[in-house]
Amino acid sequence: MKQADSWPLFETMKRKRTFEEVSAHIKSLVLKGSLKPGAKLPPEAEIARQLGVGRQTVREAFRLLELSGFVRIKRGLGGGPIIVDTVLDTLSTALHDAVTLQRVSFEELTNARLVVEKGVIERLLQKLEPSDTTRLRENIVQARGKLAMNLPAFEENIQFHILLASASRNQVFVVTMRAIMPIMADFLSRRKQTLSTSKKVVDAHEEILEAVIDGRKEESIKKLEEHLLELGKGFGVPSKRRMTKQQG
Amino acid sequence: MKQADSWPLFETMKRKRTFEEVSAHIKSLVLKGSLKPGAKLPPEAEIARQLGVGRQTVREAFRLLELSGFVRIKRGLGGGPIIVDTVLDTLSTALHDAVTLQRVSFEELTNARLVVEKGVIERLLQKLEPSDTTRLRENIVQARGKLAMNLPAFEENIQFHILLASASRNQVFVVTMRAIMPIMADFLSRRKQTLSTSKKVVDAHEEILEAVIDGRKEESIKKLEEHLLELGKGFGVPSKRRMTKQQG
DNA sequence: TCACATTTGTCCGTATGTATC
DNA sequence: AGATACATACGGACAAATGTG
Repeated sequence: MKQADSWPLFETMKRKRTFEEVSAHIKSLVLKGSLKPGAKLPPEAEIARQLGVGRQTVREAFRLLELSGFVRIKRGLGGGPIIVDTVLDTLSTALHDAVTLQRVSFEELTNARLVVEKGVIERLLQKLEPSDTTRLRENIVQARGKLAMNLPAFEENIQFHILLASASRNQVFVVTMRAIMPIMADFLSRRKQTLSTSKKVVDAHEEILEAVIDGRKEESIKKLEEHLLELGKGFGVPSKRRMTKQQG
Repeated sequence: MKQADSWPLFETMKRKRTFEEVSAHIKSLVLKGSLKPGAKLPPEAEIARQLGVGRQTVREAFRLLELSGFVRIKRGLGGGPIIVDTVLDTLSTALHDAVTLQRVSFEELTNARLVVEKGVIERLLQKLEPSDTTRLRENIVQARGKLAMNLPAFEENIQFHILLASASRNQVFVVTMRAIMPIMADFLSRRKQTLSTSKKVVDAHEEILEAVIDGRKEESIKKLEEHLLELGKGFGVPSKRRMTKQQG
């Protein structure tokens, strides 16, 4: 595959690098369904032998497959490459990178969140399943538990919004929120977090959740807007301007 | 970095692989803005020397950076790693993979688009700038030009929605749409495209645009919904169910 | 607890392909 | 066309991690 096979007919074709071909080959097997999550691949050395390439080439191919979310590498005895499906995580980090690179402002982030989460809530009003209700209420309980121990419920409060998106059963929303929330958290972590602000957030979450469960549409959306605008205070997010009018 | 530095204090911490650390290091420089697109990095060997790691390690790090859209490798004399920004392509292929693996359906994609584009339009009603109006109208003109030559206006019709998002001045929307639209295009290209369908799309775009320019909110959103549902026909997107009710 | 086998992680040396001057 | 500088790919070696007896 290195010095051999100079194929005169297609000399003009951009010759893909060997590791890319190896990666594409395995990726196609996964996309085709021949390799399903849980499947165990032979060790690097064996794959290299079978494909007639060097071990380094196989390793670089696996770097691509790992980052794409198709493969996980386990070290040690009984280890090796395992087919997984973490493409949605890949998608989240890619979006995270894209948003970070564009240097979006907190205001843009808040506006985007508002649009997405309003969309999420509108769907939840029609089809919020009991299991989701349970998960969301558990989140509130855990948050209150932390507060009772005088600890801020930072992670729980982030997780609440991701759980909300998950309940919509739309992976695009889930991925978007999973990409956006860490950036929001990064912004928010720069100002002092008191227990009382953390408590206010949990209270707001609970109000939103109960309004959604009861199907009170206007109230749930109003609470959501108030909540996000409250968070935006001090970050240049206008709190007075009506950001989105519900009725024209 | 290999046999040295056994750091007894934090022995339990999951030690990241060296190539991951190298990748994360360079990535952070890009995200921080220290390295901007166009910047040329030293050759592999030099980087390896400077960081005190092997060349293969640097190579594997660059595989990650390449796939993430931060770096491009140029071969030959005067080549080497160059900082680029193709993160959005990465994002699109990741989304494409997710769709192919059926982790995201066309219906989810359409619903997400609807939510985002409705949010975009609501903002445009308040602050659509003349330059954006010009750009969008030019898009329509170009599309009609192609149709007049009996050519489908495929690219223009995709571009319309991205221009719409750009006009919102919210990078999160732009990034999202630029990730979604290539996938939509891929779906739609699988069914036969006639000139008349292409013309219908341009007509719909023009109607939406003029409604937005005139500030006719209900009409612009209604037209958008109709347009997207029309596109979704034959892909499992329900066209009768009210996907989002505007008033409760 | 202690070897031991397996597999990835990392390094080095070398040769070849490739683009530029 | 030849020289140069770089990535690409190979092979071999050892370290580190991980599971097993």
